Amino acid sequence: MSSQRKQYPFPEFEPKWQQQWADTQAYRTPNPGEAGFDAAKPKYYVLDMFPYPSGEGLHVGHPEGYTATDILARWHRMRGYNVLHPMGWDAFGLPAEQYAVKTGQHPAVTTAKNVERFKKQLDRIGFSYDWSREVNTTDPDYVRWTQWIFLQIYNSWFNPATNRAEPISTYNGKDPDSVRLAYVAEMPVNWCQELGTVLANEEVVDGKSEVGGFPVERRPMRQWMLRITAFAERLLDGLDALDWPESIKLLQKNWIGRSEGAFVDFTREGSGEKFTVYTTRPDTLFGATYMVLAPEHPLVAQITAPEQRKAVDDYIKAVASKSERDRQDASKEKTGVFTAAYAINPVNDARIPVWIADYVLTGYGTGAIMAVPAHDDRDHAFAEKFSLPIIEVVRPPQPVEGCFTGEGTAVNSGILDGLPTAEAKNKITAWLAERGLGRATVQYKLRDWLFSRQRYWGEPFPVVWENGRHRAVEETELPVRLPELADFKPTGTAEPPLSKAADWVKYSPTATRELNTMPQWAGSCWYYLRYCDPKNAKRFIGEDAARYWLGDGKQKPGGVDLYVGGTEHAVLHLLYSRFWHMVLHDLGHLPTPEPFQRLVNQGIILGTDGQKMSKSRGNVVNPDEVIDEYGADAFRLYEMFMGPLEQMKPWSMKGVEGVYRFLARVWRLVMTENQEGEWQLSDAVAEIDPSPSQLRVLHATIKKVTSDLGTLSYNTAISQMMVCTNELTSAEKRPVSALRTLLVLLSPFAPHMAEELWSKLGAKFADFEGSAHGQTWPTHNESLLVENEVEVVLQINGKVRDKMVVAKDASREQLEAAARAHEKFAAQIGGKEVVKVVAVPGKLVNFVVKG
RNA sequence: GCUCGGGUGGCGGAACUGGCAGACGCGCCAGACUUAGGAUCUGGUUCCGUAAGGAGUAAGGGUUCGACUCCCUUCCCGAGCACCA
Repeated sequence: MSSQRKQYPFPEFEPKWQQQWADTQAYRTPNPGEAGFDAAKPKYYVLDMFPYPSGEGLHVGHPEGYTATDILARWHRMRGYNVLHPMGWDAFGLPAEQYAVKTGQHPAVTTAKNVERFKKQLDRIGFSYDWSREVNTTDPDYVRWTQWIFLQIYNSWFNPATNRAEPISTYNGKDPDSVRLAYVAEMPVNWCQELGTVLANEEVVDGKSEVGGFPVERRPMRQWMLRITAFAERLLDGLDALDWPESIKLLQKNWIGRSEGAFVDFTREGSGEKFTVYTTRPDTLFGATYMVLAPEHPLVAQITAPEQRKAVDDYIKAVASKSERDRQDASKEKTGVFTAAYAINPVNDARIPVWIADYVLTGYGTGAIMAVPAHDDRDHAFAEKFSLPIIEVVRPPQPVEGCFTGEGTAVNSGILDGLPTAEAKNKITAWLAERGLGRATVQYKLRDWLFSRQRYWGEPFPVVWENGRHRAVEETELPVRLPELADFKPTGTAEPPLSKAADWVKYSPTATRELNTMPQWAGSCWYYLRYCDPKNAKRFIGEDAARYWLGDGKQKPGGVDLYVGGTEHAVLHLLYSRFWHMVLHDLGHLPTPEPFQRLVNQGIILGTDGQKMSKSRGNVVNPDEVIDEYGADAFRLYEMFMGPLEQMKPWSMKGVEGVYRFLARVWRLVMTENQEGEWQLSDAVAEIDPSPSQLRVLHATIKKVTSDLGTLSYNTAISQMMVCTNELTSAEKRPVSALRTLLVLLSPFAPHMAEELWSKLGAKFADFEGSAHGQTWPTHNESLLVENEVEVVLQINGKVRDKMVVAKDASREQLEAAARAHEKFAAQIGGKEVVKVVAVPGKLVNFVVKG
């Protein structure tokens, strides 16, 4: 099949143009201050989510977003923008390290090999990246600045008074280490013995490691944390001004998980210890019939009565051995143990039992709750199981079955009786505050970011330990390079692999290096900044470059103008990036408050079987094979023609053939085969004026393609170009001016063919100077679109009965008269009584008749 | 369970602000050219019906002169979150 003759000679001209673009650095974009920079032009920063260069190479899902952004980049260049369109590599990560463990090859070696392969594959597709800006997160020059940014975070704190990150020097407290945005804490983590590392929650699936499927257990370990929770409110508020899909904003909102409620202090009967609980329903306080502490709550050991000690200890042990997933399964039956302690409810002095149960989580609120079984599903289930009392304190507006958790009217609640829920909340919160028994508060589900990994292939922390305390290394020591290691294998203990590099570990006679490395997110948190100024040796991004490419942040949040990538990064990557960006902005290093103004998610491309592509299913489509067969332009065009960018859709080789045929028709508009089977300029191309209908289609195409590019509706833009091509194909003589315009429109989509035909036409006709992609984007002439006569629909009771042609500006009255004069249509109305006539000029006439 | 998306021909998908449902492409059918066609070109192609005509955008109801589009109910598919008090 591949030996079959191609319908147009893309195997020759596609590599030719790619070579020429590379040789002439056609897509190099100068920075402010550099030769060739035109300050008068507006900027457009269009960004792809950079790939992890895996050993598998590209599959057809990668280039979907890349093609979309490439078309936009090319389009904006033609519209007079300075376009920043870069690419790079997110090259740290577990797979490279595991491969290294298996083969003994250094991950840097395999990474370099994979990068080369990815780059070659991308170049075959004809993307207009400015490769002079390529970044690689594992490059020491890049790692230097990742570490530098970490130090900015380490050396700052969140000042609640200003609601901003500030240098740690502005903190007046005793222990700066307790407020740093990067801090060390003992945390329960996902430990995978087999992989010898902690894993992020999202790397754990069904209690097993996503990579390899090894068991994962919870164990407390000393870890580096980043204080992202301090920014919860700003991360939430900032979303409003971003042009992101509402669904993604919602995901982030849910992840941040803001809730309003109150802290309420209960006291232990007798000894008087304070149990502070968090509740979103302080109005139900009178219905609290017991309390529950998380098993890990610090007061548990202290309050447990001797007769219950064994049961409590056994329960705590059992909970600790459970995986996080087992514990958090909401559908399982409730478990818990009575501590034999009692607490006093501050509003009515009721004496209620204190239990421990694993349905109360230690990391949220205060790790303790008041249980209101009448109005909370979980408390209800627990109370039923352990036969605890249930007291109704909220009357539903309408009678309901089972546990009522909605809003209603307070009952059995003393001073609150008769109040609707919202008022009851306010009243009781104020009542508690007056007496020093509670206060209103806001809580977030968001947790601080676990930032350390026990891996080799990541950025070392620029931190050393001395006398049990951590401190930053000098900036002049950056980058802190990874030591050469012959053996990357896990140590089999919690000790990171870097511990094996004895010389490296020993920083000074009294100090040792931090042995953990940063997670893969670190490099991807700020790569979009480095692209702006990739060679800057003095700063992570130069001020002029930042101000130009990101904007001043005054009109809009600014940053990257368009960011395209998959939904898998909807929460973590995008949230982490926003967090780092905010800190750097607060500290005065960046002009804009947000990194990404507009975000678009491309949908997943499924295999030809409609299933998700995977090696095990054997349905992975490799772009190289498609390009061998149909060429890069057809590949690009099909990726965009499949359907809406954001939608999930299956791959179809027949579909590729369809756009391939379209491109072949475009080719034959200009070229024809001679007797010897060689392609030559067609005689049908002539310097004649386009016909009115050709002109109309051409300008309709300019209009549609332009507006569709604005909304990323590539599929309909392409279909309009097909319409235009079909119109020109059917003509005996093809006006060269129309072909010229079509090629300009086509050039962002199918750049090789546009360029090739442009140069072929240029050999004979004037007005083909330079290159197709160097042309100014055309504008349509609206007056050419309007026709003098339009077809309007004739309806009876909203049903189409006939059609007629009238002058385009016919009035309502004229339309009605014309309809009545329309013989066939008038006959259908017959003698029926016309109740009403609706006439919409240019569209239709509708007769509403009786009977 | 909760929260978002989404259900349109044989298939991928079009349809502006409520105004001719099915653009464009695939597939299929017929024809032309041809030694040949899995190349190309031309025409057709939602369904039922020979036709006139009728039905039709997951199902049912509503608003409207008019609904794929707006409202209500139900079903199905996809994604995310999942004991967050």
